[in-house]
Amino acid sequence: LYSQTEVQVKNRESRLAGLVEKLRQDGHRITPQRLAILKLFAEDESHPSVEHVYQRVRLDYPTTSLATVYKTVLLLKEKGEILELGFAGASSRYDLKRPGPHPHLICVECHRIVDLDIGTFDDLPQSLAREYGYQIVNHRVDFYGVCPECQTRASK
Amino acid sequence: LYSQTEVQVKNRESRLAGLVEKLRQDGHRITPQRLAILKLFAEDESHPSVEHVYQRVRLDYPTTSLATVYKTVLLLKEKGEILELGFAGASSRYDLKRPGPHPHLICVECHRIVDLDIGTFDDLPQSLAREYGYQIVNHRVDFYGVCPECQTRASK
DNA sequence: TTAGGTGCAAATCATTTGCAATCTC
DNA sequence: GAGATTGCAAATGATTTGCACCTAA
Repeated sequence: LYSQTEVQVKNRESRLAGLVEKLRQDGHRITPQRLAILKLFAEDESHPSVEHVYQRVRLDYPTTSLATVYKTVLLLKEKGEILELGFAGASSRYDLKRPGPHPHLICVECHRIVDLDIGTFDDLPQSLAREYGYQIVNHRVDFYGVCPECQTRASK
Repeated sequence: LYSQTEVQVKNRESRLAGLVEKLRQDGHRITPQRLAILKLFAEDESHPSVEHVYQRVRLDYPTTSLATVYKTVLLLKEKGEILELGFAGASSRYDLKRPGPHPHLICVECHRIVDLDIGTFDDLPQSLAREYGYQIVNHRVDFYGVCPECQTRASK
């Protein structure tokens, strides 16, 4: 049996390892920068932005450029291996851990994003498909609100 | 009794009239440009972008600038009178007719956006609020797929 | 060896802003 | 007439691109 932490580490490692293997198979090269970027995404629960990941990669690989992070994200998007959450007038946020659609809870104050553990909407799309004649490929469900911490902060 | 078309015209007019009155009350001025922009938004079912509205206002008011359309949209956002749908790497789309959150069906090919007439998710947010301690103010539900027309086009 | 990848700087795209001239109320 | 609005052009911010150099396989 594994502790919760051990399970998380295991999942994280297999996600990273699997991704690296898949990229290699597709003829891509695993450079130190790219590996560092993938590792950060794989470890980060916070749905980070490109800028955020860039700042952290720099700590280990100071010469890494922002363009490289963007190019890596583009590659991951093309492979369907990362979920992008786009917003009006703000940078996109990414989820490498769960690339499939799932609902999010987004704080309108601090912009924290957390996954929502409620049943997925996967059956709903199929009934829609029939009704409207659309071939559904994806969906997005976000709830916007003020997180507990920001509520406390605001009431001071 | 009214025909469906008459009802639509009525709703459209009252939406526009109500909006104009509200803006006046809040000390804003109704310039010809602004009125034309509001009218286009009020008549447009397609969730238009700023650029799209701009192109159409130009037909009647050729000197109208893109900046003015953006400023009008900003004003409407501040008043909570327009719904903004933001996307990664594309311009936002707007809904003046139904400023409250409601689900959309979005074609990934032609980017057409249609309202989805299914029951709202208004009760779900409240249960989430309790569970996570968030104060929900808004939500977004999008389904992405290929619309019937684009499916036909693709299969040719 | 040789594609593929990197990093810089410049380009692009959507959106915002500063400000003088111009209107609405 | 006062203050809000307009339109231009320049600024901003996120993301992409071109290209000479580098490096993983």
